[in-house]
Amino acid sequence: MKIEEIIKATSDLTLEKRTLLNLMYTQNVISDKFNEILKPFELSTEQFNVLRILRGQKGKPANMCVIQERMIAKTSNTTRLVDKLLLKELVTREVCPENRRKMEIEITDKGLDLLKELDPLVVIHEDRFAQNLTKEELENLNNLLEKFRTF
Amino acid sequence: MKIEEIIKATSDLTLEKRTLLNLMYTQNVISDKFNEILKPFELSTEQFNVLRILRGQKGKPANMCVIQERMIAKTSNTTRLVDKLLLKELVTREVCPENRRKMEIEITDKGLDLLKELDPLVVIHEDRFAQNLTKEELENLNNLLEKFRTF
DNA sequence: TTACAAAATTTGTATGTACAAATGTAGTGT
DNA sequence: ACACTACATTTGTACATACAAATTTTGTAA
Repeated sequence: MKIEEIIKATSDLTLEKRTLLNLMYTQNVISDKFNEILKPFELSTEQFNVLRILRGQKGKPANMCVIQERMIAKTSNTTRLVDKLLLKELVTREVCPENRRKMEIEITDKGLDLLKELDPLVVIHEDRFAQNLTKEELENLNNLLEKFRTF
Repeated sequence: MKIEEIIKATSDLTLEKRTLLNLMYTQNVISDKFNEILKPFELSTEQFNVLRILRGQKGKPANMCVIQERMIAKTSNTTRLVDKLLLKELVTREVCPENRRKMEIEITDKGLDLLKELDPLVVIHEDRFAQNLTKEELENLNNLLEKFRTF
């Protein structure tokens, strides 16, 4: 479906406007689908991202700064995100002994199990969008996106 | 900057994952920039979208359903968005005389003036991202995005 | 050691978003 | 008229987000 039909555009769009809208809308479709996956697990996208960052640390605890800089959407509110994960016992939080300003956040076994359950669903999600494009088209899309956002 | 550096990936990403992340991140850069533009005007992106939809009506009032279906991100909360615009006197809201379930929302002159002020800034915003790509590349990007989100 | 600035995180406040339930209105069949 | 269903919008609640101000700890220079 063309973007013009989706937003029921009354007048013609410039190529520039079209591209921007297309990008915004596509991202929207993707997040919606992803939220559907997470919903039964009662996780928000951002909570999921934090868990994945923590797993990526491979045992090494992460402090708030580290988590924040690895998130795609820089929320200023890592504290409250971690609070929610703590309540669900998916992470632990302790004061860093070397620098008491810092917090050490670590994923628990319960958190790791949850991610393991989600892993195959995430792969399906990723592949689903990519399946209509060839490898070349995907590479191309990546390059164009990178070029687009850099100015 | 490559997406791997941005999210400081520890391991290699599949092409599928890369593309998805690239898309999410690019959209994020765009919204951030757009919010910067709107900030001095004390408008949120969604408030701005509603105003533009109303202007697109060219005098014909829009009811809540119409507004909702034209928004890119379907917020369930058009009511509260319109509330905020009402407070700023950028729109009017009246009960539809033919069908008292419906509301007629219309943009005010103050709202139109605000949009007029914003128009050139919005064009600059759109062009800024497009400037590094040729017309062909932009067309290509549009096609790839459309293909990507359809499955 | 004291004072001060910087770093890391937390809190407050306003706003935005998702989803379900509630409200008010219209239309339809009996 | 009455009950019933669908429609259009609003409200409640929990959570997410943006941004600024506050808090705690550290490092450093007088």
